[in-house]
Amino acid sequence: MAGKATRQQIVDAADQLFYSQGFDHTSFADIAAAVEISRGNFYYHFRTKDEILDAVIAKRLADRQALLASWDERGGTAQQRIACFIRIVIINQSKIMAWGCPVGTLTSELEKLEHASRNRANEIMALFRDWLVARFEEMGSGAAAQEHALHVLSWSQGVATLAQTFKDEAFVRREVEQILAWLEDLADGERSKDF
Amino acid sequence: MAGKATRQQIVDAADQLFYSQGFDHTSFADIAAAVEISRGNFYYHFRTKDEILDAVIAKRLADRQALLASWDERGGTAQQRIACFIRIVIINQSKIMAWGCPVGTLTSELEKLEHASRNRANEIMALFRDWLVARFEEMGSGAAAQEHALHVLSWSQGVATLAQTFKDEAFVRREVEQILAWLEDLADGERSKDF
DNA sequence: GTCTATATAGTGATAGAC
DNA sequence: GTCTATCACTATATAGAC
Repeated sequence: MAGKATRQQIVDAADQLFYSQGFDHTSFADIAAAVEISRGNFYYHFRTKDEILDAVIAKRLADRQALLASWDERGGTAQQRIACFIRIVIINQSKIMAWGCPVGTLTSELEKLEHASRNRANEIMALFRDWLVARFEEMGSGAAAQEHALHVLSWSQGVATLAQTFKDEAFVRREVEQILAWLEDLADGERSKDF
Repeated sequence: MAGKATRQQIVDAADQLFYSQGFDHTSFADIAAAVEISRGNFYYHFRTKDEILDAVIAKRLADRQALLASWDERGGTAQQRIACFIRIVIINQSKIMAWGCPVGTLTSELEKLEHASRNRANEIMALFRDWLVARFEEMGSGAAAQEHALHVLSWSQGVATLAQTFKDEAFVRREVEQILAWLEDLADGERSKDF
């Protein structure tokens, strides 16, 4: 097995384990077992646990950037692309019900640990925020774009947390319909400004 | 120092530490240091860490029940009492910005750990939900009471998560104003049904 | 009720053989 | 690049003195 492939396998396994078990609760032994390498070999690829965390954060950031870029490249109105973001909670419903939002739960955990990399993890949330701000500006929200972006992002975190607690599919569906209706009304309002 | 007082001190210290550091990351040594007793003495009061968790969950449940009861006893309309719930995110703003929502972050952590007590922790969230359902029914929301209750609860979790990540006071204030306006509109709507 | 001393298992991390 | 063996440390938990 090539070195790069092993390193990638470690990052992928750690990504999944940090999500499902939490960062602090995941041990080297857990990751090593998932990749099927010895703990000793582990340290050839990463010197510390924090280095793995940084690699996982970098991977998550890159993954989300690629996801957002794919929505932008597919074209469509700003409203349609914001709707793509909203529908993540349905597409990833089963994972969210088991482990919550991968972004929100990591930032929350690292904040509590006062971990040195917590600001780097927060950058993933900031990536979503800034992308949403740009989309709302595109929609014509102007100075309110920041407010609307944070509103949608906050909505997604609330839905994820309650979905994880109560595992209520109907709740998630209703909330998606409601925020999509809100978005529709907002888009209508912005368009009517032009007259 | 009386036994009961020591036990209570342990529960109070564990409550705070589980909130600020997380359950898994808090050790007996941490709690013992906070209460200023030896680790050995610790086991006279609690046999396992899980027993302390159960005591903390019971305390949090009782505290919230008392809080909700105090709002009900103070009187006022259902709308005004729901507004009390909404304003928690402002009253507890500094704690929420540091450590998130004590209820949401605990349920999230215990779900990831697949901890045996996770359903007991979820009962605290269910307590808020059921109280909100009763208040929306009182307001005249009928079958939509459950939906409105989960909407407000979800809102609170989203605001708490984003407040912890971005520490943006203006965001919290705006979200509170918006949901209070939504609640006002809803109350107006329910009242007009009577005619 | 409180303490010290200790058992046992798991943690992150290192050294060195292959 | 991968392994085994090992270290220092911390964790939960117990035993027994006071």
